[in-house]
Amino acid sequence: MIKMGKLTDYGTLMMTYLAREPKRLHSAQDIAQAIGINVPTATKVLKMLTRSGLLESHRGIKGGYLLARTPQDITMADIIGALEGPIGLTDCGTPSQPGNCHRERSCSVKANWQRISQAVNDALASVSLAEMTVPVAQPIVMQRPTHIEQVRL
Amino acid sequence: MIKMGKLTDYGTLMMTYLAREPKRLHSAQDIAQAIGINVPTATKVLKMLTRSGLLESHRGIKGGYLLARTPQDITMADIIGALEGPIGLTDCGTPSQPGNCHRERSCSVKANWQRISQAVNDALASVSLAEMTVPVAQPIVMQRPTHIEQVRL
DNA sequence: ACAAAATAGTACTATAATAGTCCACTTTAA
DNA sequence: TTAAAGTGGACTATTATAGTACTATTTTGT
Repeated sequence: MIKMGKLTDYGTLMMTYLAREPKRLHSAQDIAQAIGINVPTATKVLKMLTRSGLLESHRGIKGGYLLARTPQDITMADIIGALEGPIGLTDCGTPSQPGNCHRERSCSVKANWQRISQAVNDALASVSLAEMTVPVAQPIVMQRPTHIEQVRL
Repeated sequence: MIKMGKLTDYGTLMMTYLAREPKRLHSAQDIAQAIGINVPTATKVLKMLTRSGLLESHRGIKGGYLLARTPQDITMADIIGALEGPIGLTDCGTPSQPGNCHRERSCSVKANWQRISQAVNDALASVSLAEMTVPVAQPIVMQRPTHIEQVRL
C-alpha cells in the first residue's frame, strides 16, 4: 500500500475541522480534542501546517489557528505536500522538481515515473478542502499529466 | 512525499528488464546484476512478483523467471499492488476494498479518501509495463474515478 | 509590571516499518 | 548424482515515523 503517514491523516482532519468555521480561531487543545489525539502531537502538525502557509496562527492568551485561505483555495496536494514534502512515488522527482536518485543517468524508467507522480499530483490538486468537507464530494477529474508523446507499442 | 518502498522500485526495474525479452528465462543472478542490487534482495522481490502471478518461475539448473503475461497486459497497478499490497493513501480502503480504520463511523472524510485512492489506482492501472519500457511514454489518462455526485460548494 | 495562556522552535526517545540477509529444502538438467 | 537454480520462512539491521518534552516568545487582562 502506498500510504501517507498518520500525521497527514491528522492534518486532513484538522483542516476539515477548521474549514467548518473558517473565521474563528481554534486553540490547539480545541483541535486536538475535536479529532481525538493528544495535544503534543496536534501541535506538531499544526506547526507544520502553519510553516507551510496553510494556517495562520495567533499567539498569546486568546491565540489559536485558522485557515490562511478559503477552503476552496486549499487543495489536498497542499496539505499532503505540507506534511509529507514534495509528492512523488519515487525519488525521481517530477518534471519540475529535481529529484535525488543516484541511478540518474542510467535509469530507463525515470521519465515515466515522473509522469506518474505528476498525474497523482494533479489528482490531489484537483480536490479542494471544501470538497473534503462534504460527505460525498465531487468526482475527481484527473488530467492526463503533461504532453507526453503518444507512442505506438 | 508519498513514496513507494525501494523493493517496489527494484521490482519495476526488474519487470521492465524482463519485458525486453519476454520469452527468455532470466536467472535471479542475471536480473540482480542487470539492475545493480544484491542477489538475496533480488530473489526476495522476485518471489513476491511470482506469488502475485506476474512472473512465472522455472526451477532447476536451467531455471529462471519470465513475465507471466505480455508487457501490454501488465500494469503499474499490478506491480505496485504485488509489492506494496492494496493501493490506498489511507487505511480507509477503496469503494471495493474494505479498509481497516477504527475511526470508521465517525470519520467525515472517509468517502473522499476512498475516491482519491481510487483515482490514484486508476492512474496506475492506465500505465502498462510496455509503456514503461519506452523512454518517453504515452500520456497518462486518468479517468475521474467513480460516479461521485457533483456538489455545488 | 506581571501572570496566565497560548504558539514556536528544537531536540530527544520510542516504536514501527522496511530492507536486507541467511539457511534448510525442493526441483531439474546433464 | 551432482550442480545450479528457485521456495519458504525466519531473522537482523537499519531507517523512518510518531510521539513527547522542554525552553523561549508572544499576547491579553488586570
